[in-house]
Amino acid sequence: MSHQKIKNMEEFAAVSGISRPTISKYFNNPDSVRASTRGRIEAALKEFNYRPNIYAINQNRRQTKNIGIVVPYLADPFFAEIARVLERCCIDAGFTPSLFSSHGEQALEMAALDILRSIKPAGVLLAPLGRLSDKKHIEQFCNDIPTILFDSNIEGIGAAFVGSDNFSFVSQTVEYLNRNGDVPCFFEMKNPANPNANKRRHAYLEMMKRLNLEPHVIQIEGNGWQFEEIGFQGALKVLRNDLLPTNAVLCSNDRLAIGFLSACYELGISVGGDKASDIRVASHDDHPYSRFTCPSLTTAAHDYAALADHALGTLFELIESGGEIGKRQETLFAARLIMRDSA
Amino acid sequence: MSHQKIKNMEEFAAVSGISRPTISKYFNNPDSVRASTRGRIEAALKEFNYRPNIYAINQNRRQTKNIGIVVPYLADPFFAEIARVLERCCIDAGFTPSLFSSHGEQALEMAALDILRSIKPAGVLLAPLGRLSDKKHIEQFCNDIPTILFDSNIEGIGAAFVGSDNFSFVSQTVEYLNRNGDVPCFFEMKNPANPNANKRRHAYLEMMKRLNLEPHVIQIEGNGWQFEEIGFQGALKVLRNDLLPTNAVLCSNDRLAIGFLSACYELGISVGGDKASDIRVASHDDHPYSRFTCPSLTTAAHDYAALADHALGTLFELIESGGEIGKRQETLFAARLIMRDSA
DNA sequence: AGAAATAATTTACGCGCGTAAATTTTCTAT
DNA sequence: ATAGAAAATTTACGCGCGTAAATTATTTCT
Repeated sequence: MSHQKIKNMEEFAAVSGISRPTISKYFNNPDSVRASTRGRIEAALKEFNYRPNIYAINQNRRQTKNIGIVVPYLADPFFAEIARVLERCCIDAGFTPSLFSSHGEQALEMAALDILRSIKPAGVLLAPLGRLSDKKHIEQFCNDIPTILFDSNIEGIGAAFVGSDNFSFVSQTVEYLNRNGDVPCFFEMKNPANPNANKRRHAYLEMMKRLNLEPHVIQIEGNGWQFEEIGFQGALKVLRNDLLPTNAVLCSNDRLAIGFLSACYELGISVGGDKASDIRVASHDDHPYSRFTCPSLTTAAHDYAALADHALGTLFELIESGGEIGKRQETLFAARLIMRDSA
Repeated sequence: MSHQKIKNMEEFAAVSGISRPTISKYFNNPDSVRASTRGRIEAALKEFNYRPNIYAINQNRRQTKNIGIVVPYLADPFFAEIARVLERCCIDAGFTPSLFSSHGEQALEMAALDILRSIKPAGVLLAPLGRLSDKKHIEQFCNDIPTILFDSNIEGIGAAFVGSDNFSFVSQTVEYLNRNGDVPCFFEMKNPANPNANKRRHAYLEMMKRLNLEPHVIQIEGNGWQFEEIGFQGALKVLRNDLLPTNAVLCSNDRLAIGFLSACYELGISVGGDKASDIRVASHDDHPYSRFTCPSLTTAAHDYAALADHALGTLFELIESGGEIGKRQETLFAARLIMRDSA
């Protein structure tokens, strides 16, 4: 293979014996040319290993085949996992995903959007930082580029939102904890970055009301995305000062719970669903490590695949319809309770 | 701002009252034009918010300002963290990083390199999969595009290698474990994907020889990148069958150790550096979660910043020298021992 | 076989910018 | 003020491809 170096489509057309416009047509959509010519092109392709210049393509096409994916914090395995699934779906659909992480910083989120603008993506999947996001900036972006928000909603911004049904998450864990022992109290950050946190608190309060139980919300200090550390320090304080109102703790998310469990271990407090244990702990997200905490963590799991599927499906619709999709839809996915040893 | 929409550099030149070639010169390097004209351009830039078309730029420039970053598994927080640091360094240096994860699969690593080829990056930082990599494919890539390998070395491929000094890692943990208690045995995967694993085993054997101690290597089954699960299952088997030759375990990496500790917890085996505990466990990498294991994990830490700095520094040299940098250098960074509760 | 439908070719232009050469303007130093 | 250097302008071409219109070749159907 590769006798000589093919510089451009012109040369490739020459060596393959087919006209350039037809070659161009082939690369846009292989099925748009007759099977026999497709065969000849592909034979030549094997022999000469030519690839069209992506910059020339994108300069001239109305639409690129790029899809932007932005997550707030890639070092969080939850987002790493969802990014992984999204990337694969994009590739399978013939698009080229570009992955960005805001790394928990507003400036970087804006920078990611600016870079995305410059590559003129066909569409964007954006999981905003949340409280730290510059909403005006994001809105501006969404006005110009077909964008779907996921994980973290911003009212009215983006063509659609795909996320999790926080009430489904919390109701299941609350119900489970309540059924098997003491009334759960809710453990969370005082100033959560992510709006899901607020929704989960509300869901907890609502559930406790429905069950006719007294709610207890424990709010700990801390900023940023080092949730394990924040949960750890917060738990130390709470446990040392005996501030736990009940023997069942429902953490807002698994990363806080990881810190919480670590603090329990350090203080010699036994955690578990059995009668012998001091307290029970449960949480939400089914973080990839929640299976390996000590004890393993009872939690509510996301359906990564369903979320990714629906988000990308909606985005493709949006792209194909030219950016108009009608009313902004919000789709929420239910949780699946994962019972492990911590509660 | 933004009176009208500026379509291209021509129009922007018109509204700013400066010729197009000068505008072009400015965007290539703002310092290459006189201060007074720079001021006028930037004033117009504020008013009209024009950005040159990146595809047209990259089609015509000899070099793009893109830098590719490829890691083997982004859901591993170690790689997520190093990617974060590398991305920031790229941006600070005026380059645009493109992040790819091979997700543990050869096909995806090759796909990432193919996409990178198409965006004609000025340089690439590649952490290969290791054993699973298609070395020929990577070598071919490195021949065409200035590439620096990091984390995982492939002999003779790439313009340079930047990684960790595995002997520094292992010697410190072995020495520490040996000093404070029983002789350490080495816990690892039988068929590790990453070449560092082999280097660590050799370092362990070498250290034991130097200390005149009998080495014990425990090799567990398992494939892929689910190291925690592999470590967990392997540890269960080893512990249940009482196959542990000594009371000190040195895990090849933190993710295996996380699984190991989880298994110990499940089996009621106490882990810790104190006399009362059953066994001691240490490991390598200072994984972001190693601080929150139960007990917290004694480990050897990477110097992320130094590694990233040096890797990018070398890449920039390589780029500036036009792809020639002389002899292939391998730079290894030493570890820092982090003493915690597990040993 | 011949007419209609389909596909490929020829020709030509445009996309937005880099860049080179020749020329004119502006700055710097004496 | 004036020569020389430095910077900006004018002009022009090329990058590699998308794409449209008109033409020619090939396939499909009766």
